[in-house]
Amino acid sequence: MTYYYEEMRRLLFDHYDLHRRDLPWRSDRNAYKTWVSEVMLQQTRVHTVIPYFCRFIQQFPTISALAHASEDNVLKAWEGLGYYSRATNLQNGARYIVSEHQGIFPFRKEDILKIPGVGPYIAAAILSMAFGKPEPSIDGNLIRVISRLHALSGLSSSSKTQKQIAVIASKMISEKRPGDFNEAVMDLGATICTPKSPSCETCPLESLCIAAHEGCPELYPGNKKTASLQRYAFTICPILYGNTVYVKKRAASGLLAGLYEFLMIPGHYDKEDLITSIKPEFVLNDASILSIEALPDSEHRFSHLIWDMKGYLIRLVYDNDLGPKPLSEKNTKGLFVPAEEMKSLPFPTAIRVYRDAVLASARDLF
DNA sequence: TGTCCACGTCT
DNA sequence: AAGACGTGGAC
Repeated sequence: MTYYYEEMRRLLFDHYDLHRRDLPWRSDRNAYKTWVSEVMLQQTRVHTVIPYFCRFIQQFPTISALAHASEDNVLKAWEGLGYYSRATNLQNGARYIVSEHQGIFPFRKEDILKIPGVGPYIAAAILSMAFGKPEPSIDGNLIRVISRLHALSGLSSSSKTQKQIAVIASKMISEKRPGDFNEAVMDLGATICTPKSPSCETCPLESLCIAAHEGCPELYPGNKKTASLQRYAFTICPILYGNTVYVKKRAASGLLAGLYEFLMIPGHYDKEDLITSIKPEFVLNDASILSIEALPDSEHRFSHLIWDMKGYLIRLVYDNDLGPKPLSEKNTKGLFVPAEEMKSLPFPTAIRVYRDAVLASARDLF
């Protein structure tokens, strides 16, 4: 049995040493860069992460730099990457390391696991890659590879299968090259042992793989059911006063936490009844509406719901000369900022089309 | 078009 | 412990 895993590691490393992907976080490695890259790589593909990682490390080169940055700047660097609580957790983690560990990344497993946003997977990745500890990082790739090698038929979400996989992973991990082992499995899962139509003919582990010999590796691991997504209707109302636009920061938790948005009214409205529908939510005070311009309809699909959006660009004039101050939204506070300033604020991809329309429209004023 | 990836972490 | 949490690309 021991020989079986030795043989597996030899085959894996022979292939890895020839075909290893050259990725930005694999050169000049340290715990901080490993941490940042692994957080970005959660639920996100390598191709997407590369430019974000390079910019992020340039902007926040050290734990201390990240800890002392403003939250908006960190979210701005994350804009478009999704799962925004990863960004705030990362910064909270940096602040935690500064206060609890003098800014030095801890090397003990129990200390690493206390860092906000760091769970078993990222802890194992950092321990193995940055500190040379034999901890298997159990991610979707390793689960898929192991499920296929041993033709594990159970659903990968079941606790029994999870325990099986953890036991096998601890036997598979290389004591001598634990970080390379984890990276080799990730490369294998991303390029060869893919979820659909895997390339078994080029796989270094093909000779050991039961699923490949059965001829249907794509059946593993067992699939989970998919729920149908609920749709939510919104009317997106960017409000322009001169070249300033009304924006507000979303709540600190929940969907798109901490990002900026325009006035969003639940439901869909025609141009005609937009005013009356805004009234209950928005106090215009001394302002009058100069014009309402329809913006394109759009749809945005999240992991668990869909936004169905209509949009209107609303231009205001004021009856006095005091400017936009009197305008206030009930219960929440937003602010008017110069339209160009939106470029430095984090916006969700969902409403990017409306932000761009506002920018184009504000530019037309000059 | 719609489905899947996407076990990762937090609540 | 089950559901929340984005996005983009492959097919």
